[in-house]
Amino acid sequence: MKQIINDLIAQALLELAQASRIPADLSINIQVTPARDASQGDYASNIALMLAKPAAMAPRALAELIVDALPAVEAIEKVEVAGPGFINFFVASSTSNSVIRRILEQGEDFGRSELGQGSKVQVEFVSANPTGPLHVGHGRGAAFGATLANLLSFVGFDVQKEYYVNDAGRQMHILGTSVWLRYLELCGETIDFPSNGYQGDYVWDIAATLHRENAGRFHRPVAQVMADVSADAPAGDKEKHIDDLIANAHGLLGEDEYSVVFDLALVTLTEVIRVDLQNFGVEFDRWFSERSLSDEGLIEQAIRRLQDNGHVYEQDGALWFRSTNFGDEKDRVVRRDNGQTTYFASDIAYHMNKFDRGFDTVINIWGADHHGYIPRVKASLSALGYVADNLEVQLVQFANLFENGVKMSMSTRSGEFVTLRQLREDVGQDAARFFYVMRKAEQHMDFDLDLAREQSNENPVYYLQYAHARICSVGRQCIDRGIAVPAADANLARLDNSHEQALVKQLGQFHERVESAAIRREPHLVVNYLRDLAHQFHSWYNAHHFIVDDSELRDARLALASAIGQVMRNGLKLMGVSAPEKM
RNA sequence: GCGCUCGUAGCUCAGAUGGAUAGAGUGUUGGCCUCCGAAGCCAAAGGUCGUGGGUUCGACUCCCGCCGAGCGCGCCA
Repeated sequence: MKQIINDLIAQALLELAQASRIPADLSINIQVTPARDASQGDYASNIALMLAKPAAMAPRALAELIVDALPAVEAIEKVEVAGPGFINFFVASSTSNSVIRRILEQGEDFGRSELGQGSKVQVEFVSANPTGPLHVGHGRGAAFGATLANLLSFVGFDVQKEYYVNDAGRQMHILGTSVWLRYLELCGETIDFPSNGYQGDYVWDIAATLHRENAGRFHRPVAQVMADVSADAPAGDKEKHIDDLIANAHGLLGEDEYSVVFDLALVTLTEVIRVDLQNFGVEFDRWFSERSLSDEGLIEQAIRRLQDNGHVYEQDGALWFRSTNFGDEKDRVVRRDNGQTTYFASDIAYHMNKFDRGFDTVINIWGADHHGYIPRVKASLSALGYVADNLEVQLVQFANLFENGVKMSMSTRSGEFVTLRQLREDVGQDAARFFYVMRKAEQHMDFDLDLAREQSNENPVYYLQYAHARICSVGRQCIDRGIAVPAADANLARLDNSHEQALVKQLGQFHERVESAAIRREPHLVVNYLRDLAHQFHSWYNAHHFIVDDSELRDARLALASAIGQVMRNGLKLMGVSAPEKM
């Protein structure tokens, strides 16, 4: 419809230019937007306002001129000039009503489009270190990423969802050593647990498994474990302390035995995370191991490519990537003076690998604390010869968690955090998923746990679900009264009150809204849309009865109600929220 | 100090490429079920869109300064 109006205006302008009523050399960018108010019709264009100055004419006069030159079309009932010079288009109701038929015919496919044309997109998200269960801070990225992936897929992109498992870093060694120390305690040793170790209960659980299945196989005397270990905080350096412990773990156990402990921790927690996400309605197509990068020589390959391209130099015994040549604020080390490659080197290899896998667009969803990391990753892609703009980083702000009015800590290290699982059990799957995508990702967000728990009935998600349940209830009423389920052949011309016209208009904008949400990477646009739709429905419901004696009117209203229910289902599904038939 | 993301109603937040009278939810106040589900509807009240400039026919939106918040500035991951 928008395109039709666009073309009409273009034709009118062309005609006016040929008739020399307006200058012929105007640069024209026609904008047609859905009108905000019914009195302003269905669509509006500001073209006259934009062209007034270059055409040296009064906006309203120009608007009148354009309106007079507009070709008549059946779909457009009326055109008006309003306000400072807007042109408002009133779509013929028979044309807008037809969306109801399309919805009923297409069902769950209504809203799909071919916008993406099968373009390959990878969405990488969550990717939390497997050093503990997911907490509520991870939930936002999980919900956002999953919804964005759904949206992209819905509008025709070929989407792959990936989780990058950081299974190679120091954090994982701290975890492995934490498990081992707890295991030693289970063996009867008395240990001053390192302040920088992982203190959560799940570490005990893994240690218990280790002890149950292996008895004293990894037992070493505490005197050896603590040998040559520097002091812990507060007297000493907690980082140095834990690193010494890790070194002793390697030395005392030997690499093979150490890796048994390490791998148990890794596998257990990765599985915990996978199950948590699955229960949260988030599934990944691939779990990509950081370790596999070095195992397959990709890190060396990436560094070599940077070297070959002349973007690497040596200094102070380390190997540096000259990222400043590509807009980064300083150069970055890729190989330390001790010969080990850095986490950044892994990331270079990882992103190289992503594009080598043929993705047209790669979307990383990162916590806002990683924003400083973006320039160097993009720099590395440019240096390797890729188009850095094909990597998009969507930052997701933290959700501050409040309980009893107090901001809560969310430290995985200290073990003090609310897990995603607890949140889901507290407020329910739907409310949790909905809450996370309600707000724009870049918006800082406060999450009041008390409110979510105690007043969950007032969560906006129920507002949408209730609209759906009500529609289903009407359907049940029809069955009870022996009224046939409304067919798409109802006389939709009977939908003539203002509520109905507003609803039809809203339904007609679903496609556009979904596409816009996908392209802009803003799932909350769909949330807003559904909330508006639900409001319009509830309003209508209160003002008019559907099951009336006039069967023609009744069928028309039932058709509209079914269509609303269908769109509500489709929209909620994108967000991973259920559309219950009863509540 | 530099950089990123922000600042909209008492509170939590929307305001799609700059448009017409800045909107929801929640909270407050007052109405609406002999009739399809009151987890709903209708109405009232509530705003200097952080602040000061600039661009524009037009700015919550774009540009600059300032104030304030969160985060980031390792041969950590």
